Amino acid sequence: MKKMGKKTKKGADDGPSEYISDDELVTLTVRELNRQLKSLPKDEVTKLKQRRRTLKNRGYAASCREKRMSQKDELELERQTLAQQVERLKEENAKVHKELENLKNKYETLQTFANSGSFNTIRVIKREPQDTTANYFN
Amino acid sequence: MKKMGKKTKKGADDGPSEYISDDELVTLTVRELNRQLKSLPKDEVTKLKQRRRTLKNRGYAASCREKRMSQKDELELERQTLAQQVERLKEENAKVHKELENLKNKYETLQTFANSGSFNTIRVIKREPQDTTANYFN
DNA sequence: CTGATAAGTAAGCAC
DNA sequence: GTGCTTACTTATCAG
Repeated sequence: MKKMGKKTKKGADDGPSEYISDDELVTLTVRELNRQLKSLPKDEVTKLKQRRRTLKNRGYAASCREKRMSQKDELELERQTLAQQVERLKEENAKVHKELENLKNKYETLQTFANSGSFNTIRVIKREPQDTTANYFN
Repeated sequence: MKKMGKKTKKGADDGPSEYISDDELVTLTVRELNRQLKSLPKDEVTKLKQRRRTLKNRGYAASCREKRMSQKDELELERQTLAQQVERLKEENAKVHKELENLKNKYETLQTFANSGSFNTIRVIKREPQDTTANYFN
């Protein structure tokens, strides 16, 4: 749905208004435009103003679409960031839960040991190098 | 940019094609449409076919917009869900960290108590070099 | 041809 | 009047 550079319909000469390019037409302020249009017939001016409005609308539509797309991109990025964060937190959570579980076991073992009165008779005669205390209580 | 119910331009009578409603026109299959159009002049049929295409396109555009909106809604919902999940996980995490900290303290207290000799007859007869008393309970 | 989508046009709203 | 948004139209492209 492209615009034609100039006119193609009606006659060969629709008047001086046709000499203003799209770019000029949208760029100029109304005030500046009016200065250049003072001498033109009223209906020419009206047509030109309408063309200006249409050109402006074209730009507005474009920026509207652009905005829509960047908002969508932003949302997707945000979603991705949050998903990663959830991932990390779940891992962290699992890790800490496991730590907690391990410590609970150790604690209970120590506690049971203590309550059993075994501290009165414990004897460690000899162990192999890879033996660790953990083995005794885990 | 609304459609007029019927025609307003040209003449009062553009032919029988004008008696087919938009709804019929888009609903009928090409085959069914052709049956009803057999007797019409060729250019009438062409215009009708074009009107059908335009009406179809109107529907396509509408579903395109709808799709765009539901995708956006979906994204936003997903983002919200993830944000809540992050929230919950952070709380859970803080809770577990705190539990772990508390238990560590309790454990150390008990350990210290044990090592202090309060359980009074513990003996370690022989150990490997890296072994320390602490190792028994860490 | 049918359906989908990008760009452009017009209408309506808000400032 | 300006800018934005929506519905619609047109041009195009894929299947």
